[in-house]
Amino acid sequence: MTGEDSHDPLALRLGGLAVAPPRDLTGALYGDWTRVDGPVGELLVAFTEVGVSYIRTAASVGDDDDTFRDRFHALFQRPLRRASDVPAGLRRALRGQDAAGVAVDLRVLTPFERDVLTATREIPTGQTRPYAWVAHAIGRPKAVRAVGTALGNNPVPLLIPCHRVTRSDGSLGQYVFGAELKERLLRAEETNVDELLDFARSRVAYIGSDGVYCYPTCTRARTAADPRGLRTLAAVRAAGLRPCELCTPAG
DNA sequence: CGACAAATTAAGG
DNA sequence: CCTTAATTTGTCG
Repeated sequence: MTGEDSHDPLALRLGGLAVAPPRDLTGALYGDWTRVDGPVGELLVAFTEVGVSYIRTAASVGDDDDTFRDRFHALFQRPLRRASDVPAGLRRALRGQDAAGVAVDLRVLTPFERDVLTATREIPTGQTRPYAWVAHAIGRPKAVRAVGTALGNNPVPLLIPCHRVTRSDGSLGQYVFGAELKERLLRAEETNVDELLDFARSRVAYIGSDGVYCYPTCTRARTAADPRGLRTLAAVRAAGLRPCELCTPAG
């Protein structure tokens, strides 16, 4: 109908990418979708020949299949057909295991958004990082607010764990599906949410269980091994701990 | 191209 | 503790 019009935004974005050709024509025209149980209720999941491309909670689409399809279509410009199977490894990934093994289709995103999500994907299950950490990880330490915007756009929440990105002061921050769900997700994967919230209250810098992590606002720090002891950054160094790159930017 | 919104942050009252 | 300016990116007119 419209032919190969070069003004199609999807076509433009595809233009610069070397993507393996689809196995068949229908695969290129349709996306597949299915329902699957997640850690916090039912999810609707869409995927293409490239990978998982769109995930919403049933609650967020009013438990309505058509709403889900409409949103998908607005983003990907193709209709959805019901799939018989869930993509391999997805159930495990949603439980926080081997999520990296599941392919995702992020082609409709901008390079910046892809960078943000790729970095976010590295955050291990049970841990969190601040928005400022993600910004630093992608080489744009000042793009902190933009990181939040990009995460809010995450088409595949849970699979790419944007719920593990919190504010630098330890408070949990916002979430696509609401702050409440963010907290429930974190608790479900055994993150020490109380410790984070306590940190937010105390306004004292924190070094996480990996031993090297703290927050940019800090002038003092404490460690997981010695959670009550406050130290200056100099004392942290003297104790043989590496101050985080947020406190002391690399270079 | 200009204006505005956004899942932040840090500084100042 | 609360308010505000700074900053970066994406989107829309």
